[in-house]
Amino acid sequence: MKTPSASSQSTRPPPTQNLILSALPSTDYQRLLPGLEFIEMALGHSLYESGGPLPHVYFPVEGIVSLLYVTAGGISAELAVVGSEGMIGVSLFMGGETTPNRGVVQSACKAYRLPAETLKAHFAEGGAFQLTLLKFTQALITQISQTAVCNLHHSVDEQLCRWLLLSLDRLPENKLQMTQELISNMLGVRRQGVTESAGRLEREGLITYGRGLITVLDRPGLEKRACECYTVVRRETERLLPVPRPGG
Amino acid sequence: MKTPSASSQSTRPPPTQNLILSALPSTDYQRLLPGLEFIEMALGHSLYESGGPLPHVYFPVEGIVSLLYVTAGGISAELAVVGSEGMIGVSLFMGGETTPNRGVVQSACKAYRLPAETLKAHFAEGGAFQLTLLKFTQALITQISQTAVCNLHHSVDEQLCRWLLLSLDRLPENKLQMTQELISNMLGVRRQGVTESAGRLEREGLITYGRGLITVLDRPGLEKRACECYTVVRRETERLLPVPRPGG
DNA sequence: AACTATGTGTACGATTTCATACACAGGGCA
DNA sequence: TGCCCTGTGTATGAAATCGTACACATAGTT
Repeated sequence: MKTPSASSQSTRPPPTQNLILSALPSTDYQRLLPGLEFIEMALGHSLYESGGPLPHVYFPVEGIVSLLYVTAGGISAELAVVGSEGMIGVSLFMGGETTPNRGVVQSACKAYRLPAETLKAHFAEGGAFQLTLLKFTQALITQISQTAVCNLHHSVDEQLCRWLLLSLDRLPENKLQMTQELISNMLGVRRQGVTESAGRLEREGLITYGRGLITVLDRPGLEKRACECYTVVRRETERLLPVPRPGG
Repeated sequence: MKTPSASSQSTRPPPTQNLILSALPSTDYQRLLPGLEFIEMALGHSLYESGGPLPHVYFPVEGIVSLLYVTAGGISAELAVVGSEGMIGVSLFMGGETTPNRGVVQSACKAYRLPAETLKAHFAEGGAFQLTLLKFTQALITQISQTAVCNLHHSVDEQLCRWLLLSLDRLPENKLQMTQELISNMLGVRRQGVTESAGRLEREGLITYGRGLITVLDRPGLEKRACECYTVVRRETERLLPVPRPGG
């Protein structure tokens, strides 16, 4: 009876929980609806592999998906995170069909998915759907760009703060279930680097840490401690996809 | 009378020198032609500023434009480079109207530019023009992503090789007019770091260096010395925009 | 020929991150 | 209770890069 996440065991949020789908005019939305398939995915689940096919695009309504790049040497780096504000699989309508990175579930994710062909057909009609998808793609470009800058100029401490905030924005609580090992893979640094940074943040009273569960105690403090990258990405995303987000 | 670049003083390459324009069906191209305005831009010229308006999009036919990000602290980093294979100003048709980075001429550039409204009108019609622009945008995303990974995991030596090769692909000769100071701004490292790397490459017989002029002696050697990032970006660009490029 | 601005080479300690190693702590299981 | 696995904390020296400083070379100017 003490299942930790029993509350969300069988909940199925409506597709409108996704920002892109909710932004559609009613007629567009109704036409899309029959093609949407609900799916739940656990941590670590891969939505697509580097260079592989994308049979579906995903519109998350809960949880987080990371866009990861894996180098030839097997080292990884996170390019961006996507939650209910976006979609996974932009390269389909961008005409590339595939893309050289991976989409991996970072936090238990519920999503609606749409067959590739259905998406492309709707996209080709132009209109609001196309415009929204393109705007989201630009927000994604901004996030990837900011990641590039952050990787180059900012300390692990700052990057960790940025990462925590980006994740927090996409989760209902102030808790993240995530080991330091996994975070280190996302940030592309050593596990010890994350341990040391997390320890500093804990000593500063910003977070508490315990066996794969991070609790954020002082969110404003975290924002002060983070680099500008977080704010830039957030502002640009809100500018491009301005919507009354309850959890915003 | 000894103007260094007198040879290209008044040459005006046709718009078809640009890969995107050349890929258009004849009818589309003919309709676009009246709106195209030829323009020459010197090193350092800024096509647009971070967050500023984009009155035109640019289709280079010669030279290189860098997409730069400038942090709040004034430090810069290059996100991508664009030559005659692409265009500058994707955020216009992506629906964002503006973008938080700068477009700066890295190597004397000749381009055709198109008013923003004309571009958006043509884009909205869909068809080959839209598809090509989107594919180029995806190639750009790949390049930015790869920059993010490269910044994170690869040495200055490797990054310098990658950067030289990316530039070389967009220039007619095996020479680059570029000071170490400028390169360091692009790569986001100290000027001394570039000096040391360039010195190593010179000792290995890959390049020669002299007061703002780099000559590449051993291109295959440079490719071996570079990280995988160069090849990934190049292959993906060629996959998305497959065209008989003379200078390819 | 002297001067100056620009571009390049070199040096130094400080800082950050890396690689490797190992100790400890909590939870599940026999 | 004892064991093992996972997750976390800590230590150490190596490597890369940084910040600062300065010397030198070349091209153009006076």
